[in-house]
Amino acid sequence: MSFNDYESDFAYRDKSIYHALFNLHSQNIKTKKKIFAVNNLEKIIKATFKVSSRIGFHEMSLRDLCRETELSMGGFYSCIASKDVIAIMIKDMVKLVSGEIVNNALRQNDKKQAINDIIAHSIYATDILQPWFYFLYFETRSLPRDEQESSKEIELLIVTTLENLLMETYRDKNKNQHHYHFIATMALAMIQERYLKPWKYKDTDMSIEIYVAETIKMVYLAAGTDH
Amino acid sequence: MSFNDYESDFAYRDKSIYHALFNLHSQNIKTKKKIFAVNNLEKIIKATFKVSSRIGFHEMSLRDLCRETELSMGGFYSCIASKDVIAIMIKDMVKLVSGEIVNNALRQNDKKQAINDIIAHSIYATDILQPWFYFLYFETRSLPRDEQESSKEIELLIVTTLENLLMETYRDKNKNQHHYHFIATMALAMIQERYLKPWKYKDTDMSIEIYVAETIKMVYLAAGTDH
DNA sequence: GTCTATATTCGGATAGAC
DNA sequence: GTCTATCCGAATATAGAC
Repeated sequence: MSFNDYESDFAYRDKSIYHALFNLHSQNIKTKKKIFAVNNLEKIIKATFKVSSRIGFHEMSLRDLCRETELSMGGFYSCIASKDVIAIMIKDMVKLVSGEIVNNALRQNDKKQAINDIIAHSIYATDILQPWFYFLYFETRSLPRDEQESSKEIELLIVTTLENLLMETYRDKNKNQHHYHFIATMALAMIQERYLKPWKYKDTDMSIEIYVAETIKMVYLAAGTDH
Repeated sequence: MSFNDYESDFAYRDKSIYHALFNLHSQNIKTKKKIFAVNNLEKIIKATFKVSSRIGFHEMSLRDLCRETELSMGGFYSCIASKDVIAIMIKDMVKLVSGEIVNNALRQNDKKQAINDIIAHSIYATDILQPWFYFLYFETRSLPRDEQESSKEIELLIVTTLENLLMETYRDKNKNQHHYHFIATMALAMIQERYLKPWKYKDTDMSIEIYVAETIKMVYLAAGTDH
């Protein structure tokens, strides 16, 4: 599936992700008027990405945020309960999307296709939602302590799913016990590499499809080789 | 070279790294009495790693730091000019060590050995100095703006050096233009994986030597294969 | 060189008018 | 629902005694 096809079917693009966010987090949003909330949520989240990617979430003051969103402090607090909630909302959104990628991939019977889908769709989705995934990676420590575990589980889910699929597909007594775990780790590292260092890929001619193809090729090369 | 051999020859272990740090940064250290400065530097840096790995550098107040070091605010400032200086010192130390790894590897004639050395010694050194490298990765944004570029150059140096060595060793017209860059990127991702997610490897039976061997194997597997 | 006490700024959050 | 003005605690940094 090409990136363009994936993107046009993707459920969390543009405005729609803020509707999903409102539905997911209505208990943390003071106003129940969806039209106001969604509009302000979009401003707040986008400004958070802009400012915190430069200086970090904690360093970003609410005054910075209000300058960027052109909201007043009152306008901000009438929408969102506290600064912490911004980070929690982003974490929950990323978790939702990641979970759907894994579930959709596992729904089919062909295990190799499931491996391909997890890798390709993860790279596609993290490209479309790059600021969301980037934020969560670097700001996990900004979350309240009881939310931090929830953040680590996201990446653990992808690694263990991949590892299991590889083992089921290639199970081979000649491979040592770490072999498939190492490959799954490498695959995740390559998925993260792209959304964590976007400046490397912005003006490059290495298209996202080539990046996906190289990653998948590397995985099968490693998995299919004697140890 | 085994990890134990590397570690016992390593120039920046234990107390000696704080002596090196004092020499590197004496202009930012108020007192000229080396014995006091080195002792306090060690306390301050270690406490910085402890607190900021949990909550982040900016969130760590100097009161937190002084509680942890058992220094007073006055004691802290009599040693170090400002909070920012802590982060800059760590960055410069990491840059020094990284530069030496690359230079030592390039000093020999055998290019394959140079590739092996860069990968193995990077993984060894980042294990010994894990908190230093971890801190720099996550706190680059906490550095003053003019120091941030300097931080990105560190990882760029390793990728481009590896990429060049791979191209010189394997140059092959059948490989596409991104091939060696992709492999070098993967190698760096695996180096970083280990020091960025230490909890994954603390209680595992995947020894550091196996990790190094798997990474090197993956690199040659990818480099030696037709595209 | 190290301490305590303090100056000063800035942060998150709220009250109350409109 | 949005704004302005304000509270209050916490941050960095310094002054001055010992």
